[in-house]
Amino acid sequence: MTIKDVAREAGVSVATVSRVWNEAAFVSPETRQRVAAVATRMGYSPHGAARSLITRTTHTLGVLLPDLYGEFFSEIIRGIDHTAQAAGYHILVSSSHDSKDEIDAALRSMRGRVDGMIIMSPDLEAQQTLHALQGSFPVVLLNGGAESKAFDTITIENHEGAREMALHLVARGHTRIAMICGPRRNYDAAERLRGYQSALTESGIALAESLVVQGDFSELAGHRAVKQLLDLQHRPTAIFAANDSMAIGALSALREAGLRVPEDIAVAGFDDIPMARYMNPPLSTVHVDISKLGERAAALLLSSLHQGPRPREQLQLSTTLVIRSSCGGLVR
Amino acid sequence: MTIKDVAREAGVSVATVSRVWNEAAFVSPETRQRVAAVATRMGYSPHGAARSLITRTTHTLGVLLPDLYGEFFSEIIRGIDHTAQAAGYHILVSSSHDSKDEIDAALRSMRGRVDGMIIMSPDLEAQQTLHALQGSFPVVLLNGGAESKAFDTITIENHEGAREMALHLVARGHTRIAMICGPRRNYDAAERLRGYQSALTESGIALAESLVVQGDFSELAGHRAVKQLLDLQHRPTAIFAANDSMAIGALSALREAGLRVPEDIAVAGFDDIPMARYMNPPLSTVHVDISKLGERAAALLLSSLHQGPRPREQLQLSTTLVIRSSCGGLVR
DNA sequence: TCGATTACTGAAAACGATTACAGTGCGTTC
DNA sequence: GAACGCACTGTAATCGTTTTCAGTAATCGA
Repeated sequence: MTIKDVAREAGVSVATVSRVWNEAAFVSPETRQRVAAVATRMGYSPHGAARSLITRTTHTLGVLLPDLYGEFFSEIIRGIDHTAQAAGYHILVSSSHDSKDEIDAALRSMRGRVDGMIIMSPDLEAQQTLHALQGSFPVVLLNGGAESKAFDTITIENHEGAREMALHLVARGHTRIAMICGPRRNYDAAERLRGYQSALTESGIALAESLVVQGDFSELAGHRAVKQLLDLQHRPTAIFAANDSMAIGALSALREAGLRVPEDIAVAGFDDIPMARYMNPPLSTVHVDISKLGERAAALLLSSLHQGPRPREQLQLSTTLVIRSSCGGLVR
Repeated sequence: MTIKDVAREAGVSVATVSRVWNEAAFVSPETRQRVAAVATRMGYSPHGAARSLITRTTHTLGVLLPDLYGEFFSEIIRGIDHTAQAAGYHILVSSSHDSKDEIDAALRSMRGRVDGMIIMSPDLEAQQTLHALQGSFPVVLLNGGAESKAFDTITIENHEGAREMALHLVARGHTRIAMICGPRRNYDAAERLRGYQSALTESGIALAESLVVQGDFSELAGHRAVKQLLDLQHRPTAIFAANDSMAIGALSALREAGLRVPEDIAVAGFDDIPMARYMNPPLSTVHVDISKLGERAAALLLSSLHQGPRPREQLQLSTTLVIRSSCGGLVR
């Protein structure tokens, strides 16, 4: 079922069928109608590959994601897909790429299948790989630590958000504040840790290494981290997790240990995933509009696809403190 | 940067480059090595569209999803992507399609871009649309209510799982068991409701209409439903939500109302999303291996892609009861 | 030594669309 | 009435691959 079949059946040339299909000018109303009818009757739809070979456009956005969990992942995709769909684009997703090599391979295999790419690669090492494809075709970097002005980038105000939350905990009187941080070599994680450290330092609180526990953004990691923290001689009075999933894991571990939140120990997270407000107690966290992050990325990519070359943009998505009860509520 | 450039640079014909790239037979070691070196140096990678035009295969699976939320969505995609990637396939995702027309449009625009499709369309109305594309190309239906043996299908044991959970609640002595059900016209939701009804009926408990509240699978819906249930003259002593998100919303509403779970009222969910175990109290639920659902779907599609025509398969993914403390624990 | 076989390589024909260019009638204008 | 422009339609080139087929050396067996 190709354009030729339709042309033969309708008694016209393939050029005319193509013109009818693409609603190009200069086709007589009668011809147009007849061809359209035949095409519909035969259930014709053009072959995507053939089309993109000649038009040099695929109407598809490539999306490269790391090994993300839970609602962060789904919200990001939702945002991207929503914006892409509205513009008549598809999204080609490839997830769970963490290492440099995997990203490399995925990038290569997407050539000729997408018009541009949204790449989220918080892994600091992978930055070099990206550097190599500079300018070769449209790319938007999502939360890539890259200072590189060579790309359009969107990042979260990680440092500022984490700093504010830590300052809030300090304002509530906490001085022994633990941090469950994210994976090593992860840009977001590093920035959030830095924000926490800034806040403590500027509040005149000494940084204690024992209070910083390594995590990997999963609930389980939060759960484990708490066990480790509770073994300390001087237990912390507040725990700040680098994302909500770990904060939720932390809450459950504290409950198991018979501690009350926030009376015995305060807890805060980061991201404000939809589920955070439904926790017991409702989780205080740093709000990030995750789906907007995806929307913005898609919009940015689409705009550079349509407008051609233009100065690179570096967007920062702001965060807001969401104080619920897991950290004891507002400062009086 | 096309195959021609590489050919010229290496001093061979395009045919030879193609043969080297695809590791076809009959290329002398020296030529092979020289061409490979040139290709790598030039950073060549074949143009996907051109390739799929001639090979008539895209190495891409289409994935059509409804407006799914949270972890269910991400786990399904994870499962599909994982399996697809392992087989060298990409996935073209399009989500948030609920109405018949949207599905129609999405299907059309994906033709010629994918080798086959995984379609999740729990909306009962959309079934007709699907019926139309019977046999036209490989499709796997995910949780589509379709009895149609015309497709490969994978479904969850919704009825059985819901029935078991309801029976468990009965066994714990509950007789006023409320159900927060899913969207009307949603296949999974309907089956889970049916399972709940079966359990009550076979236990000799009369069905009360006031105890069945409409939801839409979101936390907010669960939250609202509980408010409605608490306004009843005879409050239920147990609440069974058709998915975990609503159960979590229910938990938070109950807490706000000052009720203890499970002492005052028992709560159960369905799906066992990763977060369920970390709730306070940990959520009793019906376990579904969501990512396996995705994996199986992808595997099924890949197999019909490779093996050619074969009898349709109808898989059912079994569920298991996961009793945590939100419903009061195990039956003594 | 000669034909046959083998191992490799290249020329060219697909694949299915879009589109520049070249007609072909037909009505208008001077 | 010839020249021209206009509206429409068809021919053919093109995109970047794969793959068939044919061609060319080198090797082998007789």
